[in-house]
Amino acid sequence: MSDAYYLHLTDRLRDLIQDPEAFEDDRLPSERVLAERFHTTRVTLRQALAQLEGEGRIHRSNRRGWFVSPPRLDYDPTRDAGFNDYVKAQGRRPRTEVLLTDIRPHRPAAEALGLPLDQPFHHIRRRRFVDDRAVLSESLWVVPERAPQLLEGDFTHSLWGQLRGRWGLTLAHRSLRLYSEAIREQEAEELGVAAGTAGLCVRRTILDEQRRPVEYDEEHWLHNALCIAVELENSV
Amino acid sequence: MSDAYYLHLTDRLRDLIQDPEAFEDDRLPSERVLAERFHTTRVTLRQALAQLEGEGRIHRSNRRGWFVSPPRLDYDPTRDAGFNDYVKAQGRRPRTEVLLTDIRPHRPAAEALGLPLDQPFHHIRRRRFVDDRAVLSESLWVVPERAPQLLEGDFTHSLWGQLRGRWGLTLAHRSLRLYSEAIREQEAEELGVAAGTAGLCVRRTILDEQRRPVEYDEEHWLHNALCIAVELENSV
DNA sequence: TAGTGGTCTAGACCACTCT
DNA sequence: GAGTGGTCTAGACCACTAC
Repeated sequence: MSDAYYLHLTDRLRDLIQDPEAFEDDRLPSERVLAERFHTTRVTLRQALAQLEGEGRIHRSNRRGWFVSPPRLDYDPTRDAGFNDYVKAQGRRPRTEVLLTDIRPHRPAAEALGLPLDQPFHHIRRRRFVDDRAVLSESLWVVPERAPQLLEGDFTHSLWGQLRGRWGLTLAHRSLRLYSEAIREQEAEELGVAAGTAGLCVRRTILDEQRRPVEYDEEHWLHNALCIAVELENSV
Repeated sequence: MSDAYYLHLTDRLRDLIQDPEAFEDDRLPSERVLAERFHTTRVTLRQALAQLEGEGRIHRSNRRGWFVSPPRLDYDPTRDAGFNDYVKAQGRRPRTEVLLTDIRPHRPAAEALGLPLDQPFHHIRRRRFVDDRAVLSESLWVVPERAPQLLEGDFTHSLWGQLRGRWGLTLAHRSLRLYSEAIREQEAEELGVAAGTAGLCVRRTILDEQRRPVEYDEEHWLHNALCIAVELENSV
């Protein structure tokens, strides 16, 4: 159908990328070098790079350059395997940074959990890395009554694990919403990418066995960093 | 942080779009007209449009123009509500076109279902519309032993419903994989968009109660057409 | 300070859609 | 045939990173 030169370029770059020995550090040569090598302009070359970025094969770190993307991480948002656990289980290196903890109301959380809009929450914001690449920025809002003294804990590990272990909560009713998005300024900065980069947003609302509101969270992932994988038994 | 002109343009266009009376047909003025109106070039203007496209606010129909995108469709891939049903339930108008039915082996289906690579499947390919916009291209591969004479049926309606109703199958074990992608040539053509457009791919593998392979399918959605919404009870 | 990607200009021609 | 988006050229300057 289309024989645009940038699509041809895309194919050739894709081949290049698939050779694991092609570049050091998984870093691509600069746009100017590539443009010259392929006898075209930076604009056209960048169209090809953008295409590969959409395919999830390469990504950029703001103004540092283009890099070959590692395989996607498998992630099951319906389970609480704990980020550190499932990243390690896939042979990757996890890291978590807690950016902020405080207590404050949050309208979307209140709405999702069916609480008054001025309801204060325990709020935790963190950034998570796979092999030293920041791939996820997330915020969690926990109903204080369900987990008093929560904020005195350590949040570099699984929150759900703590809710179960320290407060005996069962996270019985889970509602998930998941959609593609353009990453906003704040999250983009935290992830070291340009605002508007393609992302995947996962929002969860959790109630316990008595349908009491427990937690609401929002995850912003780099779109090419993950593959959502869910296993379900019975009940259609 | 950034005060690029195209981001300012993005803001102004976003405002314009949010006025439901701004354009007829939800169609934006042409790129040349907009570029002139905002005293810039088409290149810069297109950056702003691409931004809004990433946000899911507008979309293009190949060479026809830019359009304001309708709200996303809520979709639960773990259930078989039937496309027609859940689209109607959200006040939208569904339509399904069957593009192809045949019998043939398919390697990804065979691998996912744990069958020999030369295993033939009943194959159905269809395209689905919401309010006359093609939003989904999908292929389904069904194990013939589970549903003989399947291909004599009508596929403009729910396949899972038929598997349950006509063959008494329970779709007990469902494995889902879900990731962002760039839409490939064939699907792009079927959806009337440019190859490389952002998409969301949903792949499902279904076994029955005795863990016998039943079905494998692949859905390619326009990324801004849907919001995955899943409700889960118990068992973490 | 050199090099990178990010942004932008002012054009051009082409393939396709619409009527 | 007129108008649309799709592709492309050949430059330029800027903000930021890495050294």
